[in-house]
Amino acid sequence: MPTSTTLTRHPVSVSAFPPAPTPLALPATSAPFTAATRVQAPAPSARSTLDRARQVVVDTSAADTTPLVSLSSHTPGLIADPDTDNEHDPRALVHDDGLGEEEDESDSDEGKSEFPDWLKKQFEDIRTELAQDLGSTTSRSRHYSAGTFWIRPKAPWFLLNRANLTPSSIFAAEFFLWDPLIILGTSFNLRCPNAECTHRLTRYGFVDRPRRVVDLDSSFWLIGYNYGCRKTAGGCGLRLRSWDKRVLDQLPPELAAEFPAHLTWRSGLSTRAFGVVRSCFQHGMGSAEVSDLFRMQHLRRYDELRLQYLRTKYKQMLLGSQDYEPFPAFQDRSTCGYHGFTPSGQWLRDVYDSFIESKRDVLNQHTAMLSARICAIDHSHKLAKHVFKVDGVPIFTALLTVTNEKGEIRVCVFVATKSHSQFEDALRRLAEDLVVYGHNLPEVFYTDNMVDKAIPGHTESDVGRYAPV
DNA sequence: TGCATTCGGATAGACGTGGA
DNA sequence: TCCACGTCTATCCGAATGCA
Repeated sequence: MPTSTTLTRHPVSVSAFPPAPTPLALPATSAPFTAATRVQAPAPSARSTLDRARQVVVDTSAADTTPLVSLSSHTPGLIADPDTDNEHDPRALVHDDGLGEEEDESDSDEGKSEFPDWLKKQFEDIRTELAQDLGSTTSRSRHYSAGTFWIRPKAPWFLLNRANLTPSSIFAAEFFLWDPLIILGTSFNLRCPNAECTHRLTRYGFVDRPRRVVDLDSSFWLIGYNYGCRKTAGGCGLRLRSWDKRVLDQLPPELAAEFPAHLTWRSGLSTRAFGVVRSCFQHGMGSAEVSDLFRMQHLRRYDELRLQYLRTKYKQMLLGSQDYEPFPAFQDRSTCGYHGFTPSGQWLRDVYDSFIESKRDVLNQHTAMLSARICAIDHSHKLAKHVFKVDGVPIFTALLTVTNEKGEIRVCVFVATKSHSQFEDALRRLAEDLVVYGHNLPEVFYTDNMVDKAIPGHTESDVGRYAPV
C-alpha cells in the first residue's frame, strides 16, 4: 500500500512531507568564525565574494588584549596594507581585525555564554526603569504609557560625539517589552494552560535575562516576565514566560499580533525576517542562501557602524590626544565585543518547517476544496530519493502529483511503483472530495506516460476520462 | 568538494526556596 | 505578590568527522 500523505478531506499537504535531508549545517567555510577559520588575508582558495567577506570579518584579540593605544605612539589614519602585515605600524587606525592575526582561541570562547557589558548595562538600566514604573500608581511601564512596546536606543550619531569614544559606547541594543498581563489589566483572566487546572496566571517577577531575536540586519532583545499558577492559591504551580506560546494563544488576536517574533526553543526570528524567509523559500532560494542573505545584511550594518566609529575617531584624534580602541570583530564574544549573530540555514529551515506544519490542517482543508476539472498527473523521482530511507535504500520510488487546470497541486502521494494500484485510492478520494465540495468530476487527465491506460475496473464517472498525450 | 551524521558544550526554560 | 538566586534538564547549535 502506498503511504499517502493526507488525502480524502485533506488530500495534500506539502508540509506533511518529511523534511528533505538537505545539508543541515553550513559547511566549514560558512561556519561562524572561530580561531580555526581566522586567516591572515583572504585566502586564494576563497570561492566567492561571500567567502572572502567571511574571512575578512574575523575575530580579533586586539580588543581583548591590546590596551588603549595612545595617539602619540602611532600615526592616525594610516591604512595598513593587508599584505604587508602592518609593517609600518602595528597599531594603525585600521586594526588587525580582518587583516588577520592569529588569535588565542581560549579568549574567544571564554565569554561565549555571557552577554557583553554594554548590553548588560542597557538591560539593567531598563530593568531599573521598569522597577520604578512598577512602584508607581499605575504599575504600568512608561513605554506602554507612551504607546509603544519598543525601547529603542539613540541613533549612532548622537552617541558618537563624546570624549574618548570607544566602540562599546556606540553599541546600542533594541528591546521589546512584553507583559500582556499589565497591558490587559487585572480584569483579564489569563488562565493556566494546564487542562486540569482552572486557576489564573499571575506575575512571578522579571525574567532575568533578555532573549535574542534575529531581525533583518540586526538582533533585538525580548524583555518579559515570569508568569505562574500559584500553588499557594490552589493552582498547579506551572511557571512560564510571558512570551510563551500558551500565553500568546490566550491573548486577544489583535494584541497577539503585536508580538514581533517567531520563537524556537532557544532562539527567535522576527516576523519581518520570517516574512523574508518565507518569500525566499517560496521563490526557489535554499536555506543556505537565505542564511547568507541575513549574514550579509548583518555584516553590512556592522560595517556601517564601524565606519562611523573610525571616521569620528580619526577626526577626534587629529584634534588632540585621545586613546584609540580597535573596533571589535563582528563575531567578537568578549565582554566588549559586538556579539554579532546570524542564524544557520538549518535553523531557518526548521523554523519554516515548524510554521508550515502548524498550518497543516488549514492548508489541507484549502487543498481539499480546490476544483479538478482538467488534471495533469505526473511522477517526480527527485524527492523520493531523499526521504523515507531504510539503511540508505529509498522506500518509495516516486512522488505522484496531480495538478488541476490552475496548476494547483490537488493530490500528492508517495508511491513504491508507477503502478496504477499505487494511486487508485488517492484518485478515488479526490473524486469524493469533489462531490463533497460541489465541484464537477474531472473531464480529462493528462499524463506524460504513453503506456498509461484507463484504470481497470473504473469508469469515466469515477475519475473522468483518462487521456495519455 | 559537498553532503550526512555524530557529538559535546551552551543555554532557555521549568521549578523550588527564601526573603522583602 | 514580587523578586532573586540556584539547580536541573531537554534541546539547540556548531564543529568535527566520515563518506562519496
